[in-house]
Amino acid sequence: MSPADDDRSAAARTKRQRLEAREAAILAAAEEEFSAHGFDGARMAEIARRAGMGEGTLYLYFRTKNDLLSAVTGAFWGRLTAAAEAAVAPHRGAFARLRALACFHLERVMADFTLLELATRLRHAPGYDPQWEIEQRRAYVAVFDGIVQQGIDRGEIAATVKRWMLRDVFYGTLEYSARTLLLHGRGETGPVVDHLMGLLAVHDPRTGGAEVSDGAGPDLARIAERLDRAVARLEQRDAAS
Amino acid sequence: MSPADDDRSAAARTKRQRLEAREAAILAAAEEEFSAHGFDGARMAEIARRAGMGEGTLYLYFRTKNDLLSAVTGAFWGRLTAAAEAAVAPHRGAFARLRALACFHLERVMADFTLLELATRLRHAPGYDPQWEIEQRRAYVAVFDGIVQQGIDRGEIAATVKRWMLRDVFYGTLEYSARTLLLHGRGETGPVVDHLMGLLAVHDPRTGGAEVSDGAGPDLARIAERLDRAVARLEQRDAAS
DNA sequence: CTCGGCCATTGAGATTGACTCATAAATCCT
DNA sequence: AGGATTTATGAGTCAATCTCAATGGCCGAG
Repeated sequence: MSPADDDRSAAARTKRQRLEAREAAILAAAEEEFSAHGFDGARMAEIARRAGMGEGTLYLYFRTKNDLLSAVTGAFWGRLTAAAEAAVAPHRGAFARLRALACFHLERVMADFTLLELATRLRHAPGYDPQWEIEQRRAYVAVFDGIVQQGIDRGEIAATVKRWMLRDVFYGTLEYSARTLLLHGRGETGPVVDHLMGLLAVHDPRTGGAEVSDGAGPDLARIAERLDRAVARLEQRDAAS
Repeated sequence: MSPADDDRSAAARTKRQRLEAREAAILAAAEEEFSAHGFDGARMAEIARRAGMGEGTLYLYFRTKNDLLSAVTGAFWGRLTAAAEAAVAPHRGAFARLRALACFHLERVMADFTLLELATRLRHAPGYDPQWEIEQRRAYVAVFDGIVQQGIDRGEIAATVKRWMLRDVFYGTLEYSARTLLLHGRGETGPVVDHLMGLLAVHDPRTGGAEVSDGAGPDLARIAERLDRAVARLEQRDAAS
């Protein structure tokens, strides 16, 4: 590369950095305002003020208020994905990882519930494309899919069911549970995760299914499983603090 | 009752009927308009035109556009409740009834998906009270609760889990499944219901589940419980600090 | 039948808030 | 330095909800 090229790219980079810093400022301001007042309650003028710029400038970065919300939630899913991967990484085995993911998801969904609910608003926007929502969450859902696929490959999960059915049980249950927990004074998340994992254990070829219930008491394998679950919870806790 | 009373109540009744007919006309018009164009796309002026009255009149019956949507969804839940009870009635046994309810719910949710999604919008409204949403759906959810309660009373369902956890699994899974099915070319609902019922069968004391088998076991069960209790103590200790 | 009080109805306008655009400022390149 | 180009601004436009003073019609009393 010639010096001229370097200069130009350097200039471009700093320029780009300025713009990106501005964009980040808008996103931060918007997230605050949206979280504080909801979508209808949020005022573009207030977001501009918080971000330290004129109202018109917002529209150079985001075409509409909906686009702005879309960007905010997209950034949120991005952060969530990175954190989920980190939460899952230290665990071995499909069920331990799924449990870790369930814990993580439930906690985070509850922590940022208003923001997540806000995301559903985009579905009512005039020119809404379902594909866009999928795209935004693709990376996040891939964490779940990866775990399940690996579990199937290693024979820890029976491949008798479509993956998307497991996904719907997993995320559907957790979202509804989050709402319930928030509504009724924020009870413990542990029992919910235990229950969900208990249900999904049906797909574990080793312990699950009707065949196992043929009378044998709690065997060592099951106790080991419970130990794994307990340790997973503790590790999750440590990682969080 | 005196003739005067009769006259007055008769007058009041016809008057009331007029008002209620008017209200019903508004609700019908609003449901059409909301379904056709979404909430933001719906115009109060257009709803008034469809209902055959001036725009200002709408506001004599519903204080705001949000209130109007709220009334529309409330009416929808009412109709759904009646239909659900009818769908469940011919079946005997908790699991057969739950299966019927699952089928019914999934089909109807898919049929009126846009309207149901619209209901979530109310959560972002300025003066939203979660209790109101609960109240609207109480009768509908009571159908599920009634079946489960009866199942527990008759020993068809193990009472080892909180009812609300089952509820969240049931409705959470079905809502997510509905979305998935609608997105991917409206596949069969049967397999989804089968899968869900397969999971819930864990709580059937007759076909078995992990929780049920702890009767015959030796000390292993007790050891497992002691482990769980110890972990619970540790977790509480962590939470306190 | 007619008159008067009362309530429902109306739609033009007040209000609000997202979005635009002519103008100004800043930055870049030679 | 100075013109060219990109970026910023906020007063103004527009569209939609909601209000209210004025209107219309129903019903009982005289």
